[in-house]
Amino acid sequence: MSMDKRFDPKSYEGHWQQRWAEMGIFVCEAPSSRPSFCIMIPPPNVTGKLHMGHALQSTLQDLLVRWKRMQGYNALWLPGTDHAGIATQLMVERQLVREGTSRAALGREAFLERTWAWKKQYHGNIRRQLDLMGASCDWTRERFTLDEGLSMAVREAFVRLHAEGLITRGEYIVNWSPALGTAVSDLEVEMKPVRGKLYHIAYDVDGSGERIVVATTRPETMLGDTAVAFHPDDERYRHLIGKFAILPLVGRRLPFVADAKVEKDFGTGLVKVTPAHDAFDFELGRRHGLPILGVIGRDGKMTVAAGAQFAGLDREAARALVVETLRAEGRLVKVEEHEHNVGHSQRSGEPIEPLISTQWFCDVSGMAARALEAEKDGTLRLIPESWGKTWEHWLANIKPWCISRQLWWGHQIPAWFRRDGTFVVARSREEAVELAGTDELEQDPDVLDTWFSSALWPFSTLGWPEQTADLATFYPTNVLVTGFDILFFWVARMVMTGLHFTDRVPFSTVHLTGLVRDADGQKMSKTKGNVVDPESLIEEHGADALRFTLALLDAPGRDIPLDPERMAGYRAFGNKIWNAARFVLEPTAEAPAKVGNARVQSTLDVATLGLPERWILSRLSRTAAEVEQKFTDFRFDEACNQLYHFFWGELCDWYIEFCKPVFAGTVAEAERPRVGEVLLTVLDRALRLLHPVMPFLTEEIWQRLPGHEAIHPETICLAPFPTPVAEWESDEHEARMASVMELVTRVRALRTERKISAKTKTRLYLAGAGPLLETLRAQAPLVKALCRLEAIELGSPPAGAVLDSLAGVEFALVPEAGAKEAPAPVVAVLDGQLVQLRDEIARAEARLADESFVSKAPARVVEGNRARLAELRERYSRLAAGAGE
RNA sequence: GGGAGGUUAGCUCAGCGGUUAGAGCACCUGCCUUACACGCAGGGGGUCGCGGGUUCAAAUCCCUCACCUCCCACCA
Repeated sequence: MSMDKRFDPKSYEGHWQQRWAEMGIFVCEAPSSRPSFCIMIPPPNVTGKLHMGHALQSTLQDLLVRWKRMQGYNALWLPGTDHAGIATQLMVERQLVREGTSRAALGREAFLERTWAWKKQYHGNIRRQLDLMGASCDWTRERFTLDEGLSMAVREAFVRLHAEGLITRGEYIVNWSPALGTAVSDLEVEMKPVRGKLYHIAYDVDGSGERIVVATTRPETMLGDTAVAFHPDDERYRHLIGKFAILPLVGRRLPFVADAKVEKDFGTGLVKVTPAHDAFDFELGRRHGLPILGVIGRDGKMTVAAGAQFAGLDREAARALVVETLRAEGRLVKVEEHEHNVGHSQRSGEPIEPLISTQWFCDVSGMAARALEAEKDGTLRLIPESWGKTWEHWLANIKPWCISRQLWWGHQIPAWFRRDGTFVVARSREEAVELAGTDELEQDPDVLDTWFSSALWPFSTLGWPEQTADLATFYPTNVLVTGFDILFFWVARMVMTGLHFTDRVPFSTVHLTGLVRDADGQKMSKTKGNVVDPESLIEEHGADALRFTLALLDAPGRDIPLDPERMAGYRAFGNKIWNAARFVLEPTAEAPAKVGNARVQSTLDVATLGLPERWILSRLSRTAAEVEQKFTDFRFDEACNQLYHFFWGELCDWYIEFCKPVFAGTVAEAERPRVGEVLLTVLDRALRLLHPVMPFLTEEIWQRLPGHEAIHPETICLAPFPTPVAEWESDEHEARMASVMELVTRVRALRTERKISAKTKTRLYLAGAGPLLETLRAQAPLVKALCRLEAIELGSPPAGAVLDSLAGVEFALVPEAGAKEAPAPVVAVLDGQLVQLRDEIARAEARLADESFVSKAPARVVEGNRARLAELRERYSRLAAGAGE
């Protein structure tokens, strides 16, 4: 099976995804004798499209799962989707509007049918895109937040929380989104600075000639005012206690109340109090037992309670009319420009209207305390750790969670109302009828916040509340990979419900990723038009390149600037791997492959191997150790860097070059035995190390390695993840080889500096003494090949040769006599080097002359400096001698 | 108002107490050396935001300041 010269990821990626699915290798067992490892996918919107954030998170999740699977774990990556209440409902509603109809016209039942049809139509998209990414999900366990099992879990959770008194129904001030027609939670409100006005309005004090001035940014709410407040210590207003203000336009008498939450220094120090339309005023009103008077309706328009003059007007129009009327009455004292924060609906963008409404609330304070504790005592680990403070602060100040939504698409609240307005909470209608003692019941029309069902995701997907084998096997899960933007929306709530219902944290580690930004560090957004679609990147460069790029850029606590050029660079890495494999496996005239009849070895006795073989095996073992450690530490960026450097910088740049003279017969087989086996073994293990990041390419090549079946009969996905081999590691061999490589680099540099063309036949003279010279003598044929030399001579060079030195070895380059290009003495280059060397020598001398350094620094460091100084001096004298010629 | 993070090569970022600060891309020079031009070899480029301090030694630890991101927060 020869390899195509062209590196084309598309030619094999789809094929392997299909093959893996057919093999069923990602399907997990429960129960299992193997240790389990489990990751739950953060369920994407069922009708959505995967964006770069998903691509990043999927890459990291898949990397972890593939790694653990190769380590022999029963590794489950459970896929699924979210019904995404508001988002999906809005999409369907928009479609209806285009068809000239509406949600209201259809009615609840027909609308839900439409939405389910919509869901069915788009559902396959997510799987298709995850398949493109190479995701190794167990699709037999796929879940959807609205499927029967999860719905049962949702009802169970609701019933239990209600029984415990943690879920209650009540009238409270909520964040109302007039455009969406539903209440939303605090988290769904986004504060945005708005340039508004601060209106100063004069009120009369009843029964005295006194006039007071209140300041407000929302004059239209005055129609619902029920008090005027000031700070208890405010000398200016103390005398007003017991008195009443007359509300302009309305004439209502408003009591004065003193409250410590009022800021003395803002405005006039007097606050108009509208308990029905401001959270601050609502709380204040509660403390003082003030009446609540709603004047703005759910549609954002003024109600009849606002008075005949204003009823029916939009909020903005009412404001204008109120201001106009006040001005006409001479009560508008002053209008100032004023920038302040206004809550906006995250989903629809319009200003939130705080208003009183009957909703379901979940008291999460107890669960929050446990979630906070879990993070503090290390049961739950956040990565990066810096999120700990944010976590603690949010949970310590948590408020009741408004869990009901006035929508249709979602889990309908399992509460049934009797005719008299009382209700029962139950798991089903049957249970409700039994509890209520009547079948004249109507279920609460509202649905639950989408995040309520997502909060149960880690265990509801495994069958909870049933004690299933899956739950016993995979729960608690191990790692959660998600974006920090849903830390509160989702992560915190999963931890809370997990602790509450299962007494366990649902996952021990949360890896929070940054945001994927564009090449210029800008947030990707549709309006900016800089959104990069993962599918198009896969189309262009392949999934492996995308995965490698994302994993490599995932530095903790940082956003990820995705530069297509950089990604092209990692595609080139794939090309490099492809071609390295081609070199190794290329058929020759005599053999089926360059490596002859060699096969991948599962163990290798290194004792009889040559120096380059010892070197690469030692480097391989250390890379394996490093990669394993970095994966364990969630440093995918460093692991990938390591792999990149090993494969390209060591295996390709050096070791393959070391092999060429052997294959060419320039170096005797006897001196470098079993090169083919070593090369294949290194390639096999390197591919296995890379597999979690680049699954397709590694499988495609690995399948072609002679002898791979002995590692695993079917697939690299199940082949063991390489572990370090202590017997292969050798500082001594690494050091010896490193100095040979250093010499090769120096010789090449000299050649370039002296402009000795590659075609000019050149001799290298080596003289001196020491271990390096011995090594070089042994490796002479190799050095000759790597430096493209005509010959290597031992002994003093003829006069006039180019001289340098390294570790006790003097070396000189001598171009063939009569060569076309004379060795142009590049004086400038040499001078520059000499100056640099002199500076370095001076610095080293100064350091060593410093007594405190010599006495206080560790001996190791001092020794290192001494050795370096000696080396620098030697080099300097050689170069200076050369320059003097 | 609280909190987190950032400021290192032209760009995007690693490094976070030890000798000569790295990578990818970009740039310069020379090469199609039969695995790879998605390449090879060699090279240029940084007073590590400013100012102090601790230390034999500071991008690295501490403090001040400046500028940039982001999160949380009931000054109407």
